[in-house]
Amino acid sequence: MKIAEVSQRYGLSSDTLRYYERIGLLPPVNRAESGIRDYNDLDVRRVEFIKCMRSAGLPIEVLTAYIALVQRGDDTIPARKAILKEQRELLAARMNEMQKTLDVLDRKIAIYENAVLTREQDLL
Amino acid sequence: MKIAEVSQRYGLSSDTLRYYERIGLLPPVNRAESGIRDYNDLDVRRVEFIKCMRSAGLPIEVLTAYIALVQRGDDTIPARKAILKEQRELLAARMNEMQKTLDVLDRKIAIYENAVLTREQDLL
DNA sequence: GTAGCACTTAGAGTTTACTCTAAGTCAAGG
DNA sequence: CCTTGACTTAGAGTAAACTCTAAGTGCTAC
Repeated sequence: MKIAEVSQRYGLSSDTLRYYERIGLLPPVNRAESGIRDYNDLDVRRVEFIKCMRSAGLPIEVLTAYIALVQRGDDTIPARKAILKEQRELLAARMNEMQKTLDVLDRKIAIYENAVLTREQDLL
Repeated sequence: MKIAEVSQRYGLSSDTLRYYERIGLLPPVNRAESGIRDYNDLDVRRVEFIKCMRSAGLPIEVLTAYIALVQRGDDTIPARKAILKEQRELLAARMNEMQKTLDVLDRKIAIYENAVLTREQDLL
């Protein structure tokens, strides 16, 4: 699977995919003999995981550390679990903040709906 | 109310408060005769609004445009409503993404809980 | 076999949102 | 009065995550 296909499938630019690999977030991707990237199943699953985590705002640094632990084997399972648990709590906290903001927005929009109605009545 | 108090009350640094004012996100704040900022009630309410919206990731550019519209009077109510509605939808979409990621994290954590248990049993 | 498009790298540039620095002014306590 | 700590400005610097550029290589279609 070439980079353009992975790019399209996960909505990450080819530049971004190469960038992730260059900085060590995505471990070295499989290559064809010519040197062109040919993402295998494991590569693609990693991209999918990264895409998912990044879309929720988890920092590249944390994900890099996590994936490095996965590569180091089963001894690192407690450390990995700790990372995921921490990130899970941070994410839940961010969502909580966002829910409050969503509520504020909904209240303000409702007020504007009324204001617009009032204005419309004024204009008639 | 001086800048340090506003800073503490809303968890924004004094630098950030001055920055918001400098770039035109926060309209010019009330000043004491000496030139020192003395946030009045309206200033503080604006800070609270900005803090709330920023904490959910709404871009400064959008908030600046919105607050400028508020300053321009009631004629801008439909435009303001449109901004808030759009941002509300974008925020809801981000939260949706995050919920999916949260679910993935929870599944992975559950798997690790089992793995850790298994390892513990292995070690006994 | 050559045009043209996708691929490669290294490295520079961009965006967003701060955050810090330097040099100076103000206000309260001793 | 003078020190000390909070305040002021303009402008430079930083962090995170891309995104673009240039120069070159590989694959496919005519």
